[in-house]
Amino acid sequence: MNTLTRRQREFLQREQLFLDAARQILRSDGVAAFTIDRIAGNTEYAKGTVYKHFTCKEDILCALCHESLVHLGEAFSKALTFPGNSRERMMALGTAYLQFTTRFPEEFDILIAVRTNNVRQKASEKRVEAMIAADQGAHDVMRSVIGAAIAAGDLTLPTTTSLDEACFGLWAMAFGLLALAPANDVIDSLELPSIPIIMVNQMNLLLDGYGWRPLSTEFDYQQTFARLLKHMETLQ
Amino acid sequence: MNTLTRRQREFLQREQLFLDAARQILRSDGVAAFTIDRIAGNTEYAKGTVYKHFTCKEDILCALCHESLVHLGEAFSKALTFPGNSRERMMALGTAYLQFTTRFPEEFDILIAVRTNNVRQKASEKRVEAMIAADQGAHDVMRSVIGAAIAAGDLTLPTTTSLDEACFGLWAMAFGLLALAPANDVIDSLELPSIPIIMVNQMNLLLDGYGWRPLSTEFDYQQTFARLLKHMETLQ
DNA sequence: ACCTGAACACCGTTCAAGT
DNA sequence: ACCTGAACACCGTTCAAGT
Repeated sequence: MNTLTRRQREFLQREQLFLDAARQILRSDGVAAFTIDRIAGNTEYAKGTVYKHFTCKEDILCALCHESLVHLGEAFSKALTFPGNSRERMMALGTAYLQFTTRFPEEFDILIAVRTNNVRQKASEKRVEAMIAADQGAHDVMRSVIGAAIAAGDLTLPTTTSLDEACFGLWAMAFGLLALAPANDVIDSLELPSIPIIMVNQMNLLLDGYGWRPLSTEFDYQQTFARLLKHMETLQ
Repeated sequence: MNTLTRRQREFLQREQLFLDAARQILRSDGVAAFTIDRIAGNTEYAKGTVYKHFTCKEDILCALCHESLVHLGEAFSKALTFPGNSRERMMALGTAYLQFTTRFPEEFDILIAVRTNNVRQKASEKRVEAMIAADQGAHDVMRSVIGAAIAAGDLTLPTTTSLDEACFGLWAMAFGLLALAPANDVIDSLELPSIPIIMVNQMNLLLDGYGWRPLSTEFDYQQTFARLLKHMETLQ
């Protein structure tokens, strides 16, 4: 089954060591403290050795994002243990995303930064592709929920809208809300409720736009959200 | 009227010089070439002089974003010369945003990067606040369109949704689509139409969710979009 | 009072030398 | 064959010296 040599296994193990160290530095001391020196120091390897694994710093960022996206995909899958109708299950994904970004703000920060052309151009093609694949993995979970809704008859997409497009639209809305949220938190000139409430409200409106039944006018999704938060705690 | 001394005016003029140089470097050579050295060199000032204006590099980024957001706000205002119903005018804003990001991808890149906590913490409070104010300026244009729609009876927001929240939701959707778009362009595994088409479709669905009349089922917004693109050309 | 640019600190990246 | 870390290049930031 295991076709890798010991050498190869050890190499992969060390790579994981570097990535774990990198993530830990990021979480505890932020992006500013995120240097190759620290990664090497914390793992007791030389700087040069880090470059045996990654072509450049941006490559490490992409590798971290790859893992973060895998984690997010797993969180999505876990969130689907929540019992409910198809639309409540979509809300479960939104809640998992919200929770991920609030629990790991630094990781969400690099998920944002990695959208930049600058980062994507510097990183190796290999890493960027792996990252995109992990992104797809999380998308797939979302796609399955949309597919189930269609199968259950809760959702009928307009003929002009493919399942992939609906998935992308929902993802973009969630990403946009979460990426713009912190900045708007600060502004008191705006009459805005807390981010979770905005998220629920806006998701409801968008899903109403899709005609995803039961509509928000026919069902109490605020209560679903409250139940979701409780359910998520039990998962952790 | 002019309460500034010559000194102060010259100082502001030089600041503008630096910002113009910075923007030009960004547009022509990208984020990677964006260094204090080049800004100083291109303007024939010393590096130290740049620091008389900006506390750090991130401060310059925020100043650039400030300007970009002002430009975007102006583009929004111009877009409102488009004649049409209230919802078509909201589409005009979306089209202006789309056009801005495609015309100036590097500037949109820093608008994304500036969302990161890292940048906001390093930049001076003054710049960040000015940037947020410019953001509000663009929001205000959008708010006026939503307000007009309500006044015209085309839109009735749910009691749970404030005008500010609706504005934020629309903004987030547009930002999310445009920020995530380039990455998804690459993937052929997804069945996605071009970004403009996605944008129109998703905006239609969201606005349908708001119940903004005429609904996309009652009106040909594809045709509106085509007309919008032509109208925008005449503005330039 | 203001500008300068040499000097400094830091960090990403490389590669000759060592094991 | 692989790891090391000194050395290099680059760049953001500061500040003593100059005008």
